[in-house]
Amino acid sequence: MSSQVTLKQIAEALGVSAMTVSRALNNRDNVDAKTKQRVLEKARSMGYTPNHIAKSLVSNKTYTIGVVIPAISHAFFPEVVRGIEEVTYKTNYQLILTHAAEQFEREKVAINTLRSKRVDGILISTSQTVEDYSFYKQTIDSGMPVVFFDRCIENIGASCVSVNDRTSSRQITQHLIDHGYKKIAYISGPQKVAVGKERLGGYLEALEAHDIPVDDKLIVEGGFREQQGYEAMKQLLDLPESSRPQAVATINDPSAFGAIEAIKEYGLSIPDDIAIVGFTDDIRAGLLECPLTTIRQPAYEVGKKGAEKLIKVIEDPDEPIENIEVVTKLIIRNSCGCT
Amino acid sequence: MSSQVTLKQIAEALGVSAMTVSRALNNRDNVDAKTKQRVLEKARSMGYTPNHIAKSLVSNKTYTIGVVIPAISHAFFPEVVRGIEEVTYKTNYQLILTHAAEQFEREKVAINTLRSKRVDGILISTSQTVEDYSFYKQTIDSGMPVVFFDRCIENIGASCVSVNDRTSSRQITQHLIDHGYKKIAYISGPQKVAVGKERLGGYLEALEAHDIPVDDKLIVEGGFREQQGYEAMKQLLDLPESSRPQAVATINDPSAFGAIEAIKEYGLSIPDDIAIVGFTDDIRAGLLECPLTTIRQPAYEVGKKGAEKLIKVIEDPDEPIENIEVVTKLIIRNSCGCT
DNA sequence: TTGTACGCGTTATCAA
DNA sequence: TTGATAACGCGTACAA
Repeated sequence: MSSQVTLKQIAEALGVSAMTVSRALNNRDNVDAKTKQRVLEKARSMGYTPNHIAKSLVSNKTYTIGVVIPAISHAFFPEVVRGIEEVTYKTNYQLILTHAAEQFEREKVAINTLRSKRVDGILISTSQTVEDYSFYKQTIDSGMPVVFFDRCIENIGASCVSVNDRTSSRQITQHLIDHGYKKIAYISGPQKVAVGKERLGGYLEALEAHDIPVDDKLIVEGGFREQQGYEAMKQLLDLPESSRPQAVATINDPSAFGAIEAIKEYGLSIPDDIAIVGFTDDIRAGLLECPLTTIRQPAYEVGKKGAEKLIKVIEDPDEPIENIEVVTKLIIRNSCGCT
Repeated sequence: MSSQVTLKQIAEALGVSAMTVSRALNNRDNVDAKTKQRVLEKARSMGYTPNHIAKSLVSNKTYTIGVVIPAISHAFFPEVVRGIEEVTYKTNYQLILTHAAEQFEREKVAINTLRSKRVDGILISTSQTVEDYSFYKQTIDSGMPVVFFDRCIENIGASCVSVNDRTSSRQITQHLIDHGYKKIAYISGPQKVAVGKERLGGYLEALEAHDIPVDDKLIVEGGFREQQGYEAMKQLLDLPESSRPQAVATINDPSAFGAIEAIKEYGLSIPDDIAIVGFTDDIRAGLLECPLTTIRQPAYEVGKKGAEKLIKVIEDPDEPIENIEVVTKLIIRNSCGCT
């Protein structure tokens, strides 16, 4: 496209060899001081920009990492990206962002493209529809450094940064139980994704610990998005009055927002008729008419830790595989009716 | 790092030339059907991934665009990025995201790196501290396709996608005037940035149109961030009671959020003691205790239009320079006291 | 101190 | 239909 200046062009303009120009620009010591000066000036006046493509072809190193996220919601992922960006900025890596829109097929395409672009490593948060791990396995086995974050795949030969989902979910359910709720429903995430399974697991553990029988009708598979929370809640509200839940725990805040919409539509009030809690601490959680009790996920921290780990893996092949857990915090507001 | 499979390796394994393998993989018609079949199978079994770096070196094309944003706030920019992503996905471009943290120096480094990586074009929203346009001029003159968005630089030889800042600002100020406010303050953005200047301009135009004298004490330079709105508002509140404003217009919603904090701290109520309006329609705007009247900026649209224009410029050198304006909408809520 | 030859993985071009 | 050669821009290794 734009005719870019090359070492050779500078060399010709100066009547020296390309190598000399290269040495001068890379500040090697085996160049005559005066020659170096002339080269630097000429390079500037000609508007030279080094060609990293050519460098990468030789060095097999791009100083670029790929990031695959399933959604660009308002809440969690931009914050994660900010954390990643902070690290890549400091370490002089660049970041190729891809967005899979929760579709595994898009994710596969994205990962293949990143491989073709020879990124030095990939940070992945899997799309919820993923069914087949062999694709990831191949990618990892090919030698591509990979770190999963938030939505992890364990025991696949790659590190992972997540929050203590199970414990946190148990904790917030426990909080509801402590305040006297017995009929507690759960709007879950997809069970194919680790966080979906873990958080549901935490809910179940809490019930079990208090000998509360599990009622299958009170567990509805929703999803990560508002709309899915809305629909799941409607299912719960359509139950016969006698089996309706007193409280609802949800897979995440957006899902809770949707559920809240549904509750309002049915003319019920929060927390008096139904209590509800989320998981994320979305930026909107505290601003609701009835502020949402939730689990704060340190998104920035997840991004930062993920990027740090990935770069360690890239730069040291002996870096061990780790499951890194970032700790959450229970944020008590009004929606649980416990204040 | 990971030993990647090359055309040559496949060729050797098959006893053909690298060229034949290349042709087969690129689905050229001058390859024997059976040979093609053998190549495709071998490539798959060996786990071949094409090397775009090498391709780019030859073709001088990376199918990658750079995006430079000044902030990863919760509100505006992630939405813009979503719009950009939608376009790049459809057109098979990748997106390198860089974040300048409102610092011109970081922005320069980012742009230079993007140039070195030979991206096909760059989308830029300038950092507020920018003082010297010659750097942009050089970049554009070097032949690099550039499109500015949101925070534009006009008459520099590049297209620009923004909202009708001046008109919108005039409109929302007008709205305050129509409802009887006379002493209207303005918390501005930096005047070095186009949006800062344009929005202040709109405010001034509205006053002038109604023969309301401009009171310099009521115009405070704040900034795009919450903290800066907070501090600017404190200045206004510290004015002698007689000259305190009845209403405040702000450069953007985050700035308004900060100002609202300050108003609360002074024990005043919105909109009864002081009315306030924003600009953005941040996701939080409607959720505030007193929902914020504001201008809705279609962020997704800005990103989409910007990316579309950039790709047009990349693919057709004759694509004309345009200033594209995306239209906003006045969203009336309670904070203006007009309902 | 400076220059030449070569290779990184790919494709365009020309020859067989 | 297939293959050999050169080129993209750069840096390593060696020679002058």
